[in-house]
Amino acid sequence: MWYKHYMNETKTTVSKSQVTSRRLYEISMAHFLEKGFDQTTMRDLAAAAELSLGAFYYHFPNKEAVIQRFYQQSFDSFKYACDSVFAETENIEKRLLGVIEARLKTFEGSREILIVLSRSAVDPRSPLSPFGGDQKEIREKTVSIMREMIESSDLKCEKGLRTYLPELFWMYMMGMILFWVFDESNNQKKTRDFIQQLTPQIVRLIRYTRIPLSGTVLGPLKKTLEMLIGPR
Amino acid sequence: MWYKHYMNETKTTVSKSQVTSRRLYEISMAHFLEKGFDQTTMRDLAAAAELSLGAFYYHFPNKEAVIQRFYQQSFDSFKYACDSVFAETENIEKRLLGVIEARLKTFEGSREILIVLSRSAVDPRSPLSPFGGDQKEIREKTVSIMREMIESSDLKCEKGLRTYLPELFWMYMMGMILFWVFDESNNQKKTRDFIQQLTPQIVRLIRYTRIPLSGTVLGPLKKTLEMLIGPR
DNA sequence: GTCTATAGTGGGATAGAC
DNA sequence: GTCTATCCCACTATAGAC
Repeated sequence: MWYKHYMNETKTTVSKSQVTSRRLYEISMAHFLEKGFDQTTMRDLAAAAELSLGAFYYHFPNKEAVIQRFYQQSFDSFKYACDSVFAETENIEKRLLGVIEARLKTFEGSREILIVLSRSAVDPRSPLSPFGGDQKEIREKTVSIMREMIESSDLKCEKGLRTYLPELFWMYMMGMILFWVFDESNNQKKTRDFIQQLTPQIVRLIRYTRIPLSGTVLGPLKKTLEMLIGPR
Repeated sequence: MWYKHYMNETKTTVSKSQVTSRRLYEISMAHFLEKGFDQTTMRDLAAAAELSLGAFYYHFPNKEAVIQRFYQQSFDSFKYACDSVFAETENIEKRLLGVIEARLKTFEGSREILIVLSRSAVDPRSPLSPFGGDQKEIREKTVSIMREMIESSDLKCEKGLRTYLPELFWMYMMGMILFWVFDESNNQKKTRDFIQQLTPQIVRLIRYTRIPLSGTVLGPLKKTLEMLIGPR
């Protein structure tokens, strides 16, 4: 049974299930943010949605699935935000800063959710591992965003290194997210400051690689990168 | 009630509780390694120890507490191994390699345990967070080991940077442990190779800082380190 | 295809008697 | 220190209403 639904101008078909699961998702997130993930029971959520427990499980196979959806959606808004960053400037430093800021913004106010997310993400067997399961796709898309960011930018650097940069920037961003998760300072200000400080230095180092002299450092480095990321 | 217990030469007093909890620990670890952490139930463990469930909880407040003990013990043997590394050579590169190898060796054969450990460690509120709870002490001790490693070594580098190295090496080691957790290659060979490759380069870069010219890079870097680690 | 109602399992954790 | 009994909750199963 399908319900035709018209939303301003754009014609979209939305199943009843999609409507309900969206409702459940929103109610769940509200509860998680208020009471905490562990403190919220599936019965709480079902009751709040005035739905039976079984029906809730019909829409979400388990509690974590709800925050998987959050991760999905946060990625979508991140991707969207990147587009405007790229439209704004070709400067690689500003772009990289903008992209990381955009990513953290998608997590703002949901730090506990992200902690739960990271908890599973460090487990290589979990579906939330950036290398293994459902999240692999997001990782690849994020690397692609980094690639796009670099290609259309003003960045000039040693050619060989350049091919590794998308993955390297992805790792850098992941590191900053981890830093943010641990950052207990007010509104994670420490993380923001740190990123502002560190990013220009990284970019500067990368630009330095154009100087031929840098070959002594660059040679072994490239072999290391190959081990880390894979051959190019 | 105390039980006097004599062990070859050295007189030691051991409470009944200590004996039991040690027994429980060993039985538990055996089960974890065989069946996996999540697959092993507290009831399994209690039954294997021929103890009631409640009695088990008297000795360990929860399932994770058992692997906390593993972490404690693994640290002790790590510390011991470091002493012989330091006795062997003053060369900083060999020392750093030796220390990290020693650390990974303490985790060998218990990768799943370490995954569970990391899972909790990324949660800043968990007692297993390296910054917050019980593990804070181990982090500080590990940083001290790094400090000892540097001070009695042949490493010469820029003075200011030197004060940050203990924490930096600790982070480096933690990173390599995380890499190892994710490394699905045979016996985590990839991690080993990567460390062998990367470590000499890092040491080389650090040595370069003696060259006065390097000030342009070093100036901002030190400010960044201060934000990362704290003022010196 | 969506949901209710209900019953049940398994397992982490706890209370309180002994 | 150890026990028994119990709680709570994630999750499953199923039968059937609409």
